[in-house]
Amino acid sequence: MRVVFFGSDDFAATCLKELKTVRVVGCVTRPDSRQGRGMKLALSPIKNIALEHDMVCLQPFSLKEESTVQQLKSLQADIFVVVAYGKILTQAVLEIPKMFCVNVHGSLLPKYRGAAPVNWAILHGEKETGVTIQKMALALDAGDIITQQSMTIGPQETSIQLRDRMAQVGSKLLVRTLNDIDSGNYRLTPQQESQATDAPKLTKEMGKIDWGRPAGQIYNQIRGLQPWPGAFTSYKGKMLKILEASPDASVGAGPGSIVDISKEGFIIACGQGGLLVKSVHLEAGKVMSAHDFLQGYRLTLGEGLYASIT
RNA sequence: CGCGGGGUGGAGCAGCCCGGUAGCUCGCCAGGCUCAUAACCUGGAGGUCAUAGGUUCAAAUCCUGUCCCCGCAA
Repeated sequence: MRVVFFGSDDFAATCLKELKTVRVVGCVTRPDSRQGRGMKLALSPIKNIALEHDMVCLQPFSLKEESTVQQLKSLQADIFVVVAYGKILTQAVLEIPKMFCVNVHGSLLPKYRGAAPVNWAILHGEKETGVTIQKMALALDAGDIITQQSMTIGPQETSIQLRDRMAQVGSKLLVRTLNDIDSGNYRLTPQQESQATDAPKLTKEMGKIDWGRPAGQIYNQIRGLQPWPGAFTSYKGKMLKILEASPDASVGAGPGSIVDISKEGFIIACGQGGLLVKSVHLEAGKVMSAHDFLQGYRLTLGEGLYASIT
């Protein structure tokens, strides 16, 4: 079975590496772009793997162009595997492989369709999620389900950790599923449209902490928005990201103000309960424990932190 | 050459603009007190102020090059 792999990030890279026993005849990933500090040229992890293995690697700017479609056709794939590629496949592309296109998605579809399923699951305080392998349809993440595996979300787990675990689980599921498809041993289950929910792309704005919300929700925001955009507030005009915290049933003072300081960190009042901040990252500074932060930036009880960064 | 912040005893910061004996909080060591509150009090060890040059009577502080770290933006 000839497979062409579409993907662009680490999650995809984990999957591609796992496909050792599968015949991958080419990769498709996002174009190299200038990004990061100093606008350096960044290759996607998939391209790096392709280079190592001397594999065909296409990096089309658009899948709509006829030349791209022709190139993809020339690979004569039986199946396209798409994992966190970053572009939506057109109907013309979906029809290229002899069989069909499969996609590894980080949620139990039809829940959390879209770009950021892992983050949204944590933001909503879900205790369970999973990985779905679907036969791709034109509508985003609305294809028939081939296999699915559920996973529990740890109460303190962050989106980075969950995503990492999911890559492990998902990549293995992918290999098994591809083998099953190859031997014709699979079934397609249509999604229940009525159960569908969306997990759209994250925005910077979502990271801004509104201290008026309940501590539990802010806690989910901190766990679910990693590594980007992170949950942040403002301290002396600078952005202060809160990396680690835990909800605390402390009495509510004015939301956003410091109600307690201890060796563990400092507690900020929320709309309901408080949040014990354990680890922070001040703009331009390094990640540090709340304790270290308190040494250099002496917070005082009653002082307020507000998300006034725009 | 995308924009910007930063590298000061083990940790986090101040000092730099207006050059002239390196300061604060924590930690550590010794001792005291004995504690609701980041416990408190006394004493102590510990720093090539990232690095290479330059200016100067004198540089953490001014100038130039280099290395490293971080945020934004994408």
